[in-house]
Amino acid sequence: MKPELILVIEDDAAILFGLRDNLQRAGYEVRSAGDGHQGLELARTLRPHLVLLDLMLPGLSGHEVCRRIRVDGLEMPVVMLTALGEEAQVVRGLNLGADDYVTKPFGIGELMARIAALLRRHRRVIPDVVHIGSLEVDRGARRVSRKGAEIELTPKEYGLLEFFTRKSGRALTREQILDAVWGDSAAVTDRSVDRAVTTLRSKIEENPNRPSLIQTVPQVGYRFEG
Amino acid sequence: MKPELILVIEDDAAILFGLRDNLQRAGYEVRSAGDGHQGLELARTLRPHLVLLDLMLPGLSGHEVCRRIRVDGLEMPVVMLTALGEEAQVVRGLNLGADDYVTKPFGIGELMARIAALLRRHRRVIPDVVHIGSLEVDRGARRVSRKGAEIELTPKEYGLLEFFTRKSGRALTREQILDAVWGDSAAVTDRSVDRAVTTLRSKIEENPNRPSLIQTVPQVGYRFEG
DNA sequence: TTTGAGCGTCATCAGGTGGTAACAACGGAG
DNA sequence: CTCCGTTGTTACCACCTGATGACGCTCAAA
Repeated sequence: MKPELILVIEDDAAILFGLRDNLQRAGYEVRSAGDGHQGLELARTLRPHLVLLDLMLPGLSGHEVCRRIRVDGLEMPVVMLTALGEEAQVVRGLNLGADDYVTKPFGIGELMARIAALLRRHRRVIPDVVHIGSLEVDRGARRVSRKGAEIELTPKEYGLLEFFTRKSGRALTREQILDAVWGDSAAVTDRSVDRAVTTLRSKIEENPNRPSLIQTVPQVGYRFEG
Repeated sequence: MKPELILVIEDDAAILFGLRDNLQRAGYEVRSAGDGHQGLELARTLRPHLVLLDLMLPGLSGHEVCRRIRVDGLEMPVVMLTALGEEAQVVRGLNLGADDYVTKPFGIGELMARIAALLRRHRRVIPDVVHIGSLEVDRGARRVSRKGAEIELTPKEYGLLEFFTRKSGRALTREQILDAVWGDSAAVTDRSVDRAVTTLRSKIEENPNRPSLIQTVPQVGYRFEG
């Protein structure tokens, strides 16, 4: 069997070395990055089976890396490494799509057990192309079409639609949507979500006046019908 | 807020008390057992959404409880509570089907975060849908239907129904209902509860004149029959 | 520098929501 | 049987929410 590839994004060289050593000893293939930007880039190009992600990073924060990984439609498990006392951060990270976290200093045995468990659990396959009615969303190609005709979406529109496809069938609050699609950078009103939904509807709904794909959930937010 | 049921299997009364307190404060419903046999029995009958399981138990060991839960085909997440230095046991536990573990003494915040994460992840697979007679309430999608036909509820009506499903079988005062559904913000008469109940009945009762789901409790308030 | 796309904000508007009030129905006490 | 407090029901309408067009800011490309 081909060894599983793990990407470690960690700026502390000592910790990185220890991790690499242990992971390789356990039979994994390891790649690493020392800052957020490089890490995100490698996650995109290497498509590792799992990402070990330090929260405190130069460049992009761990949160931002995690969010962008999900925005890009990458579905591998993400384990966050946090220092003691960063518990509040952890909850946010889990909301952004992280699967687990480990608090430094950690026992290497514990970490290895968690990694093994996540990889085992994750061996279900997630399709790259999603069909909703006559709509086709190709996450790999980042392309949307209906009956063969491509629909041009702006980056934000696509990000929103991609998020919807991942949470399809569930009622989503505007806050959840903002957090996942806009990220922490933006100081943005939740009216912006409304606006983005309107324009997205105008492009992907057969009849934008009576939306069938994106339902409004009054007082809450929206629900995508998968 | 979610009405999820958590089963705690723990023989140390002090720890049990603390867990129960914190879990309830976080909005979970809690049941507990003091030994392995009783715990397994409750897991089978109550079908909780998540099990907190001490490793060292009188009667059946935690490992054995975990194994038998999986043998019975129960799929809820299991979190093991282990003492320091039981790391070797942990790997065994994970192999037996546990989803996570926490080492005592643990930070309560960390434990709560893990629990929340597991429940969230698990909901993806198994939607939390409640059936009451022919009525179906999908809390994730925020949707209500009977025999496949969707029932359109206004936000307030849905909130009221959702609250009822969480407190089903108990008589609720109008004040309790106002508190939970309207929140402290609103300066509202308790006649508003009556009115909301009436409209809700007209939508979800088979025969609104002889309500079977929402019973009036004279001088007190209402009771939802689950 | 110009230009244009993307996107966040604002103002406006339509429609829905839900609180109040007013009255009817009910039921228990005396 | 009558009275009175409680609950059911309906009508009304003030207020809020979400949809949408317009505007302007920013950034990158030409």
